[in-house]
Amino acid sequence: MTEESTSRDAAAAPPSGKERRAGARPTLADIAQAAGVTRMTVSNALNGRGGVSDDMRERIREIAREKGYVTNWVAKKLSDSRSGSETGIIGVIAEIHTPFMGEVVSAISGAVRDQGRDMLVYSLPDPGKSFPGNVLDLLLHAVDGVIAVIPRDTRDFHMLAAAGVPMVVVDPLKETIDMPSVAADSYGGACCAMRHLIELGHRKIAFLAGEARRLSAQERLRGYRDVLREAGLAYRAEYVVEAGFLPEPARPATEGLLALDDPPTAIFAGNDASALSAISTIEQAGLSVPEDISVVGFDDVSLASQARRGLTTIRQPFADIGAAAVQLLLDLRAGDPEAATRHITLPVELIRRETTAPPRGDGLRR
Amino acid sequence: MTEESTSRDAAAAPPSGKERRAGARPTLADIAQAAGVTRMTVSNALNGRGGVSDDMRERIREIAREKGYVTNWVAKKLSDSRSGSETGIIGVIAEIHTPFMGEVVSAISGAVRDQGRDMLVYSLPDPGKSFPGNVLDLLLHAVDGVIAVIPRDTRDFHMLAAAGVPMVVVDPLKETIDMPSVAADSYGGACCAMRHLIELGHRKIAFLAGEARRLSAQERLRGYRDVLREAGLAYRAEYVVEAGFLPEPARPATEGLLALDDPPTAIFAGNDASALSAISTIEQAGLSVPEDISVVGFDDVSLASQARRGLTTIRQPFADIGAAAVQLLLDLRAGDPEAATRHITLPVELIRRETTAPPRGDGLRR
DNA sequence: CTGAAAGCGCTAACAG
DNA sequence: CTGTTAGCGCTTTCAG
Repeated sequence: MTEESTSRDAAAAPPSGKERRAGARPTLADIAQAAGVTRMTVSNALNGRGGVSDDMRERIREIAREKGYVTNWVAKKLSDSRSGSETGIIGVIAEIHTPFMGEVVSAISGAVRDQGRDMLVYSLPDPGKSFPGNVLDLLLHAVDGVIAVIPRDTRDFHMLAAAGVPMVVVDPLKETIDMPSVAADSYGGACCAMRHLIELGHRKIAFLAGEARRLSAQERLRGYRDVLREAGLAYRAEYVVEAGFLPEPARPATEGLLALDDPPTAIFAGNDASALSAISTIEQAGLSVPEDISVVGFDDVSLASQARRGLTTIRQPFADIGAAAVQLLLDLRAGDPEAATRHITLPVELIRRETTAPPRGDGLRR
Repeated sequence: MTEESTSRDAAAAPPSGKERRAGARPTLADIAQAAGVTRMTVSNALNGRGGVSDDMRERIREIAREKGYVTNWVAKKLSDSRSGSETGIIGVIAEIHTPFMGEVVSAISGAVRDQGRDMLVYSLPDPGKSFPGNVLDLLLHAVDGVIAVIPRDTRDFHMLAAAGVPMVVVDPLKETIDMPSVAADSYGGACCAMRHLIELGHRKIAFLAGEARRLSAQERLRGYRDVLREAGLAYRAEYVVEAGFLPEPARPATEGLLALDDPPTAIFAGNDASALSAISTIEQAGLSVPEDISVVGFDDVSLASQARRGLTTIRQPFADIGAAAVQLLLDLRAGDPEAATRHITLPVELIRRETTAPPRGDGLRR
């Protein structure tokens, strides 16, 4: 009897009998049985692997379709682990809700797609908390590599790298200089922004400093100081205030600047978010930009050009950053020995728009 | 000769010998061997499953740590498939780069975390293209369910649902009304915005229509028309222009409105992105908001309050939307029969800020 | 061109 | 408390 039901897959008991528990997805075996062949044949047919006659393949495909078969990704991956094949998916760790990150993630998305891969984004949990284990494990086993955009917790981050996951960092932190990275030329951009302001005639230039952990923030500060010195201008501690690359802290920071006995005639903001916030603060104080105070940002997020007054800023080559990060990751994965210590810096560009002008009443260089 | 090199893995080269190929991650067996116990014991020890003496457990943990053991997520998942346990990971499909989506995704992120789960975001590829197979499969097998925020291609989307993946839609499309969904009360919000304008004395109100596929866009238009009627105002076709919920198309749309023989005194924009763009366009035309023209948005994305002139808008309860979506997904997964047809609509709220005022020279209702 | 055997790394279910 | 036996669903040998 049992024999029969096994050998016999032809006509009988379909309404119930042999079916798997409800909700279970059909497996290779199910459709093989229905087609009257082995699982291997089905596998070969479905994956276009050859060794199957054309009509058989067509027939199998048809059955698979109507049964709603989808290959079990997990099983496939486990099986493939022997031959070490790729999944075609790249993991991205980022905080997607800030404008800068958004631009970077979009760029990576495009680059990944150009390479015929795909990506999954993991948005970090609260600062200080480490990754939940399951996501970490998933990342460890389900993706070909990870691109991290400003990780909060570098511990897990190093852990991933130690476990052998190819990994590249965009806009690195102090703690991640030991990993391959991609970043825009923050120092060069800062110098460029500062020289622009100085050429316009500004002598009193403030700086809205960014998140200190980020190398880019440090580099921009360095550029600020160096150009000041190069122009023979003194560094004034009261002109450098923390704004953490965020709009909220930029507001009181700017107010503090305006309240100074000798307020600046220009502000170089560490990034666009703080620049936009600074402008809004200045205007609320009854002054205008750029007539009373010039402002330069950094990043050129899409918002910068959409603002009522186009923001003069330093453009980050987002598309190039994304492409470089993906390429670096692929090289790394391919075993390129030199890739592991590669740090790519991409050139930036000054975009002059409407928030910078010569300081008030300054016809001539004094 | 060749023979020799083949056979010769025996004694000679063995700085190592028994070790697995370099780069391979240690498995349960490896650490079991090192500890002199069985794989099961290690598994039990590492997963705190009981049945292991305390010092043995400690010893095993130590060995695992130094060997850099991490549990193979894929293998675990495959094994678990029998008992149908959860992964604790929720998939989110969205286009993360628009402000609205960003807010929604952030909100979902928070809600997911409150539930002790985590999420992975898949950002959609180009319109019209279907999901790449591997991501689809991954989603199918690696997550407990999927929350979709405005899918582009609903075909794959339905496919996922058909394959038995619990799924909820945020801000649904016409094509997805058959799936459980969560949305803000667009109709109510639109009515609210319109009444606000009318109470202020406006009689000539234009509408920047949103992306037509989205139910929310249709509902806002319906609210616009209904309130017009309710106030005894005529519907004027030239006052309703397409802006697709995006900043770029909103610009020419607004210019068209300003160029009308009888331009509106107020604009109700389908969302904040188009509202902000409209304001910028109006100001560039030498007019001012709200003195010459009032503008109301919809969404209350964080940008709305940061604008130089705070945007009057309809606030979406993002946090509630995220929480509701996650809860609905969990209910669905838990098998709640009624959840499959649940459509949740959340109340919205008018936020009066600085972009609305009575129309110029309108002291009295004429 | 198709079938049988073995195994990827892990865990549930019973033995000892 | 520890060890053994099976098997998740798929793929890579290697025969037929």
